[in-house]
Amino acid sequence: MNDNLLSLEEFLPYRLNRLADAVSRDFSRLYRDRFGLTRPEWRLLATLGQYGTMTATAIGQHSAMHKTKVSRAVTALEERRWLRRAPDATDRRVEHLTLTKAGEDAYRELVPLAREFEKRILEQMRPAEKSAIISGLAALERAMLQQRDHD
Amino acid sequence: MNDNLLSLEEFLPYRLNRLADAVSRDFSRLYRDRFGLTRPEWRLLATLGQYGTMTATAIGQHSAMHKTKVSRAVTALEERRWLRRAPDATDRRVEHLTLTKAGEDAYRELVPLAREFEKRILEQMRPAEKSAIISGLAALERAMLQQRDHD
DNA sequence: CGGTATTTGTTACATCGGTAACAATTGAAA
DNA sequence: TTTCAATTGTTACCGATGTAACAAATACCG
Repeated sequence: MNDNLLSLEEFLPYRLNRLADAVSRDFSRLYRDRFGLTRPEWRLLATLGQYGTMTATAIGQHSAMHKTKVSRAVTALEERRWLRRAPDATDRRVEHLTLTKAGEDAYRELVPLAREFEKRILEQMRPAEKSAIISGLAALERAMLQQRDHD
Repeated sequence: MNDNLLSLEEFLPYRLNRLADAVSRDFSRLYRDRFGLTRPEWRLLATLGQYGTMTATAIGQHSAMHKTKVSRAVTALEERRWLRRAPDATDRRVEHLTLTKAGEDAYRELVPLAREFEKRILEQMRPAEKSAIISGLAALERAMLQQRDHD
């Protein structure tokens, strides 16, 4: 319509942020109410739950968290006795992080809640809409990666 | 695959957040480098630029910002002389916010940058992928609204 | 080797953000 | 009216977060 104005409702960064905020806010209630976890702590738990053992740097790269967030989340989960640090055999800067039994228990309790949360949202959508959002996000993820590369 | 594990790469809240973070971080460089604006301040500017005059509450609802964020952004833009407050004729709690000339100038300078930013991302995608993300986000927005309603 | 650069992770500092409390005003109910 | 509830917007407080500086260890390069 008007070239002088920007329609926020159609502007991709705005739409993405609004949605991510809303979804994240709803979802965070699950792990916050049940365990008092913060979002970085939940991400750390979910990443270690899925992958077993990882280093802090690897977790940061994989889950797109700043290293200070990772560091603080590691400290927090360690104090809960939900993860333990193991030294690397050859590189003494590195620590390999693994969930303890208690951490795995919490993870196992949260996974079905996460699944159900996602299911409740997707249930509101028709099959074609579901495919659209799933493949659309994948395409956008690729686009953002290419964007970065050619800088 | 494994029912005991959650695949973060396919988990909707996680994908949304990762993407929104990446997009928002790149985009924020535009208004941060040029004007030193924060994200709430940019949103306030963009909302008033598009809609003309609004109250703080209306801005918060429309742009999904907490009222304290709006309040602080209003103070910041007012100190820059980018917006002015006008009293309501009948309700003395309410203030109508409008961009000043300087605020409109900044808005007009930022709109093309925002458009170009979005264009650069969408250029990396094929037409079918663009439609997928655009309609997929719309469907997800609807789904989230319905979600809220039946709580 | 020796010296510099890079990597890994932590922490001090400043800023940002939400919760809750608040003052001022308006609405609603009796 | 009078009183209590709800709305609008601001602010104090505290927790969360990124930047930058840092120590320790390792990699690289002459």
